[in-house]
Amino acid sequence: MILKAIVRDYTSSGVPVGSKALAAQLPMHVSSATVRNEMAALEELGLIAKTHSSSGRIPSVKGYRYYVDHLVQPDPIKANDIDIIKSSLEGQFLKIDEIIETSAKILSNLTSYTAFSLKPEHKQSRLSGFRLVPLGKRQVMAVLVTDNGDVESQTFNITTKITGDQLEAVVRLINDQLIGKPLDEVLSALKSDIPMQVAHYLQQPEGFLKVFGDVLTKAAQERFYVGGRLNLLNFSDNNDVDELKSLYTLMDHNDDMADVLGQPTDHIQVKIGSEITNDILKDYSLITATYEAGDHGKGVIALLGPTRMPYSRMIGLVGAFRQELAQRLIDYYRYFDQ
Amino acid sequence: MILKAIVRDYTSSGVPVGSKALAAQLPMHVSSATVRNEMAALEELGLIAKTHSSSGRIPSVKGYRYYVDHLVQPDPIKANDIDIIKSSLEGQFLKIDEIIETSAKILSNLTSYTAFSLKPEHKQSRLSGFRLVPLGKRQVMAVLVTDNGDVESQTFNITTKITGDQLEAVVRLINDQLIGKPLDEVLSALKSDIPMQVAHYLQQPEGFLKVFGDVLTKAAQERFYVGGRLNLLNFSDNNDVDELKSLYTLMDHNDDMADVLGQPTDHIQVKIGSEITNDILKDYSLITATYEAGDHGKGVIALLGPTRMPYSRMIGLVGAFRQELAQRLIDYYRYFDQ
DNA sequence: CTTAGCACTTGAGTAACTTGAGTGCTAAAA
DNA sequence: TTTTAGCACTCAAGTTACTCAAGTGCTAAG
Repeated sequence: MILKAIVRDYTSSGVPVGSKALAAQLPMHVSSATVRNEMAALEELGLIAKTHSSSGRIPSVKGYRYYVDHLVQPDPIKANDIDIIKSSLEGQFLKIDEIIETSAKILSNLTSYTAFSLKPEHKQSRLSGFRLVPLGKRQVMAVLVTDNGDVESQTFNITTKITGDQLEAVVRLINDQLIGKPLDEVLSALKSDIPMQVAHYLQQPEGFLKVFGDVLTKAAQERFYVGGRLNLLNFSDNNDVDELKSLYTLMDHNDDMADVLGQPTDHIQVKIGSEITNDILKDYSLITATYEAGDHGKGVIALLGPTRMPYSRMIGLVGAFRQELAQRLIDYYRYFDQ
Repeated sequence: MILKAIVRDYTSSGVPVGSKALAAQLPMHVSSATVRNEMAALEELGLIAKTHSSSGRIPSVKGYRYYVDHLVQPDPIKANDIDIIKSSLEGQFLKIDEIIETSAKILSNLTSYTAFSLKPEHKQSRLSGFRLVPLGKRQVMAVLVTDNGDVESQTFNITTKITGDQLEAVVRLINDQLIGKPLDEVLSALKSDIPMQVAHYLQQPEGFLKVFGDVLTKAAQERFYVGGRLNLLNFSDNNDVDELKSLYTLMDHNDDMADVLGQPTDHIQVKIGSEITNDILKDYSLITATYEAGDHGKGVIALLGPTRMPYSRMIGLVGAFRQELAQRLIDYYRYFDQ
């Protein structure tokens, strides 16, 4: 009970909690001396710590851990919040990416923290189509489609030396040989035998190969969205500019961030401080949750905040959000899959 | 001479400059008392100011203005810097946007400030083509091309109720009526008579109209790139989180930023502190320069830094950069226009 | 096992003092 | 008339000393 009260108090006030205030707040009547004795025991166990020899106590990482694992009760979500979620997710989205991107935004707005969202994926993407769309005299758009429905495109200019026939031959070559293959195989093919074959049709295949490589890399990347980047400024000790820079840089590296978020699990996962694999985040906490989009696989939403975040509220919020999002996606797929 | 020395000193050290240090540094031999007399005169003119009654002097906005208008000599660019610029611009860019985007990055890296770049534009964009490219069973990509060569695209899902014929009819409708019109006219047509006409072909035209509106808006927007956003953390008094937030928000509003940058002029323009129209930037300085890309119009590059930036170095740098960029673009167009 | 009492610790805030860089002004020197 | 030495004065910034309140641990009594 005392640990729970300390966590609750400290996460809401940010000030170390002392025995007297704590005693006044506990449901039964005890004196501050009693509380002090118990606190000494909790400290012995490594669950709480002092900031200096005569200060009140704050939870340690281990203390938060115990709290999250055994004591926390997710707050029921506020009616107001659920309204915001529902109405933000409601609009007419024509792309699933918009829903996912919006999710990160809502979550960061509701919490004033930074939120991440990953779209559902049920298997490794495979190439399902590649085309070159002529746009004007010398402009061409390369479009790549995966079997997950992801689309990547890029425009580029061509020199006059390439004819439409040549382009079509190249497209056919790619599609004949590579459709249905996982993107990483396509990528390695691009580095081995494809260049030689393309060279049959194009005198200077470098430009085309670069574009193809670019869209391929973009499509193969973990794609996720970040909402409320700027909220980092609220809860980070904003004195350390270098730390902020590394944080922002980290968020721009999709693959590193995907590592941080880790494998999707079924329950809501809380990683606290040094438990996070990436050192840059050692003073933060991360709440990740999986959402299921029917048989379209699992996606991930996550919340990054200070170690001393109000876990009960946040866990309740993420839990509710995940359900709303899952429901919304099932509706979406029902509409477009029918 | 004294004003010049004050500006030079203060911009490099950040500390108000006193009479003694100044006297030691001037080319002729004068005592500190003489310098003090002159400084009192400069203060009378409003060119310099004290931070407190017994402090050294710092330039006022008016002082910087005079310095920039009459005294500054652009530093010759360092051989090393010019190498960096040349090599960064060299690579094989297949899209002009990449060159422009890279420009902002180089400029911010070289200066540790925040840089902006606007692509060259010689007239208002007009619609030169619109298409719908079917990608899979229910996925369609909308592509819009302007006569400036800008391309905007967006994928969306359709319900089964729309046939290929219908889509083609809609595309023909758009192209027949709107090609060659300036984008703002297209946009207003989209809000007036287009919906009714599209309704002839589609039962539920809302989805399509939204997508068309979206790509149109994106294409009509001033497009510019920002490099070194994070550098703001270096030179802003990073204590004020709210100020930083407004700055970042401003940079995400293309139209507001376009206002700030102002109309392209022929020379390098320096706006200091309160001279900048936008209040959020009243403690910063902005160096803007136009570059010419042959007969493809003029573009703008800009540099945002603290009021106390080393103007001579920055002006020299921006000047050199603008020339390199212009040259690079002329080469680019020569290659693809031929 | 709980609690009152008490000596002790510490960060945070405040006031007093010192230091040094700088100023303006005056009167003498150039 | 301009320059300079000299000097009293100002102020920010740093240091030291002191107070205060919140908190602790420990002991002995309930």
